[in-house]
Amino acid sequence: MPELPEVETVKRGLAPTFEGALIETVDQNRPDLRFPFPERFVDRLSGARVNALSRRSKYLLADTDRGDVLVMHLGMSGSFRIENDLSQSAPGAFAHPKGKNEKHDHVVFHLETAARNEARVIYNDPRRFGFMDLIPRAELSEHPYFKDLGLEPLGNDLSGETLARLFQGRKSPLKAALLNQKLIAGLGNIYVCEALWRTGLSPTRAAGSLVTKSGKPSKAAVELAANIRETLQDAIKAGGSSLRDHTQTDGTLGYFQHSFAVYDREGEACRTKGCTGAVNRIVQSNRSTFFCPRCQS
DNA sequence: AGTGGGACCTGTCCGC
DNA sequence: TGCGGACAGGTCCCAC
Repeated sequence: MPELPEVETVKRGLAPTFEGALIETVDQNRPDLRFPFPERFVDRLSGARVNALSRRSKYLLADTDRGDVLVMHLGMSGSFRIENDLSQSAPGAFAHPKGKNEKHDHVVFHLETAARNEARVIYNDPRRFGFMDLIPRAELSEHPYFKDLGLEPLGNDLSGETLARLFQGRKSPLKAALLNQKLIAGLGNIYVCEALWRTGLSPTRAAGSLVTKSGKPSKAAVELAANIRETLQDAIKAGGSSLRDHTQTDGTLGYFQHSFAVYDREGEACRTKGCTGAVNRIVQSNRSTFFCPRCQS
């Protein structure tokens, strides 16, 4: 599922339940996801209180009063759902599509929320590309997960200037550079395709071609920076994208997939005003790229 | 140094 | 209806 807008949506969905909550106990239903769970995972969390929930790139971070930060990554197919007093009294409103998928409920957090309600937060991940880890707060920024991460595209750091600095002299395709988490952290396959289409830029051109000889950002670089932010913000507003069976924490669907201009629209008409092109699919770095060869150059 | 390709997993969909 | 292959939102690791 999850690129930055989906992880942000999950964070916002979980925060009211998680923040200030006491973790009474944890069910860890298997020894590993993508990686083994850390030593004494259940013991180190049981009895801890969650100070705050935050996001860095595509990672969710639950800061605890034990000095450990619970780091969670959703991989390709991870999702959370919440079961609480409210969902039991009004199952329709908060029901998550259940059934055959429940065998992939790998972790259950049993919580007493800040409002003193009992709640369960359940992590489900069919492909098990996600993972959880516990890292002492003081070691977080130097931890391998985080130390090489690039800038946050939603902060004030992303601009034509910063893109020019990151891309100068880079011969790799623009799409690969945007997916490189060491440069910009949090972009994934969907939103890179969408932001490039919005800017009329080909995914195959060299990243360095957005930089002038004097090292200044081109007009396209300035526009791309703005369009990346705008694409992500639009997606967050829409509650993220729900592809396949992914849902938000309350079981509702995101809506941004209806706004895709190119992603997963191979052969369909380009949505650029006045453009008569069709969306193409090519493979770059073993991953699908969708773009309109007529209006993206 | 920086990049492309394969690997990690399960589920789904499409063509035969 | 069954079966094989391709494909899926991410990222790590290893050859070039």
